[in-house]
Amino acid sequence: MSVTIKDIAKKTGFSVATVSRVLSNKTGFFSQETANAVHKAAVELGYKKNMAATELVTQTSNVIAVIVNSTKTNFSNQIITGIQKKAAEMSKRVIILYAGDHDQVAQKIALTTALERPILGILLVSVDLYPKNLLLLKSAHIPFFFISISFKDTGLNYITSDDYQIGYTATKYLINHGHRKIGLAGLGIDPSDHTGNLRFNGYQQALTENNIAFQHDWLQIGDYSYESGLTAMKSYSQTNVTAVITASDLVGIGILNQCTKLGLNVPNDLSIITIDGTNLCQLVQPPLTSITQNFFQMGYLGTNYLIAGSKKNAYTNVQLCQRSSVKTYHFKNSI
Amino acid sequence: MSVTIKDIAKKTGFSVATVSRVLSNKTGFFSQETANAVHKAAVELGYKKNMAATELVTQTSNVIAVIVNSTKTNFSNQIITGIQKKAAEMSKRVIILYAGDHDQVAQKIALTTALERPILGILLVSVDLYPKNLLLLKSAHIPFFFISISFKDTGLNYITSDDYQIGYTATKYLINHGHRKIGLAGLGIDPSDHTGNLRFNGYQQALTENNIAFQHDWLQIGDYSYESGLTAMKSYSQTNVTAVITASDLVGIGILNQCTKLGLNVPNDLSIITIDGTNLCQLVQPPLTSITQNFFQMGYLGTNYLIAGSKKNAYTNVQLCQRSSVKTYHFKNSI
DNA sequence: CTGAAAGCGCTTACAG
DNA sequence: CTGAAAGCGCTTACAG
Repeated sequence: MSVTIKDIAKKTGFSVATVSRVLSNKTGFFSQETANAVHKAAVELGYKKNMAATELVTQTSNVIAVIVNSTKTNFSNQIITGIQKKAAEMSKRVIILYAGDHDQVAQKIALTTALERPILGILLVSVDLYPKNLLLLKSAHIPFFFISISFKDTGLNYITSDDYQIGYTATKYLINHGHRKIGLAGLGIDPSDHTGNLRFNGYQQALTENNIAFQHDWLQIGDYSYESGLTAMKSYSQTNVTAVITASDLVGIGILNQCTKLGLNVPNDLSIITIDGTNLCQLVQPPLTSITQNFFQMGYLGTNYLIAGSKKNAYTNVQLCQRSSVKTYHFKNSI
Repeated sequence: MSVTIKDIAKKTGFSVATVSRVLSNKTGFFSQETANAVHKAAVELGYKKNMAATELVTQTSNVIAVIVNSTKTNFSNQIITGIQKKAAEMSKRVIILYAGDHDQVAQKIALTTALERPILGILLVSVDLYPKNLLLLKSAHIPFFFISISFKDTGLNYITSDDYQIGYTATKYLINHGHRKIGLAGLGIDPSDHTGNLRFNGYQQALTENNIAFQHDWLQIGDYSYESGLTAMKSYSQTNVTAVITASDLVGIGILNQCTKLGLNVPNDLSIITIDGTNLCQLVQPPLTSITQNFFQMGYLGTNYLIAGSKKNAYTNVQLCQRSSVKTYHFKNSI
């Protein structure tokens, strides 16, 4: 049907072996003249390599499969950009597979799609595999690396931000601005949510170091979504909280918009510092102060580790970006 | 290395032919008992099919390659969700390739990655191919279909919204709300931007029908980005425009935020109606009234057309979502 | 520098 | 219902 190396061989009079060698650039195995003839014939015939055949015989591949949550994680684009950058530098190809949103079946399909052909490795971008799917992945004996997620299980390698540090830093920042009644909103703290737990621990540590007794209604759990922010704010309006740390930009915006509905002003009535720092922070009014994660770097380095076969966990740096959603709190001003 | 049908054949005592038949479910070619034995052995050995081999021999594939702009088109997720839905229904797989942002090389890499293996077809999501790359695509003799973009060239098949209608409807809506000095911001009108031209034509038609003479400074061209919105608004502040149609949600938000900087209130000082209607519209204050496109449907139907081999162009419906960024304009109130 | 040949893992007429 | 055999498009020792 389509043109193969056989056609080129016929046209040039060389054997398929020779054609194959020049096309895959096995330097030293052919003369310049031969190469010219072959390349000429290739373009004339409109030859396109069939990688399925190559992968079959070499049992290797230069494609990296990236599995991403199709969820509202608006930062995955940045991670993917980082992945593409590194992949391009190493002449690797990348294909992306959507794993649905907390959908076991969709996750399995994505995984299978990746696994049932020869690939270099798999990058999992903030996807928390269901146990069965994790087993499936492990059984394939293909390198894999997690990005923007962490686990207690030390057998799994990942690169992400230091979530404990994030929780701690955000809290400390607010304390330094005079706040002592500080909410934490939109994350989960059950054992499966390692990220949520780490951030919560960092938050509690900062509180403790500053002799602040944590109150239960300061923690409003959620699923990192806009709706979580809306809901959390309804609860906060019943509390004495003067500032809140939000688990994602979307949560932060939920809090912000619910404040508007309640007739509350940010930052005058409530300060917000959000975690992630995507461009959403600058789209809303007031722009949200954030602990900004280096998503590009996560993707870039994660790809590097995958290719290098590194068996380690790594952290990318985080940056505090001051915008306009946090106000210094003066005790005398209140009540 | 990994387990093949040969291993299963050895273990069960059947031939590879028979194993292949039960594994690919060629009903009628084997007894139930045989099937049971083969399946049992398959799971015991941890067999995983090598699709590269299957694709090589069958010369077909069940994977659809989706090429997307890694640009700030925040609606591509919705399109992809629609694609996945239809693909799942038809038991097709989908892989996604990022084509960079107006990057000829990245575009070519994405295209090549798709083309150099057997695939069912290619879906191009709001990617405008460079001429060379379009040639490359055409020369591959693989079905392809464009989504969320349209062309003058009738040889190219696409599904998108009716952009002329969008321009017309948005303008008409504003006129019905008393506006007669109406801006159009953030789109391009050079010949290569077919979408921009269509919207501009619809806009002009509505103006003409209502005896409004278009003024040049009402049109602020741009590239559908947030920055385009910011820039456009700086110009509008020198004009007498009372309402503006924005080419994307991001442009709308740019206009909105620039208004804030200028001390202008939306919608009291300026009304905004935006095109796209993604969730961004509800994140900002005031929420933006929009002409909402049905991106999910575009993906869903586009996939259907690709699979069916339809050689046609199609349009999905558009919906006007009233939120809070448009105010009825009363002439007497002004000045 | 070049070619003949074997083989990657699968599928599918063909013959029984 | 089952098997032997050819073949998909490529690569790569092996021999020259």
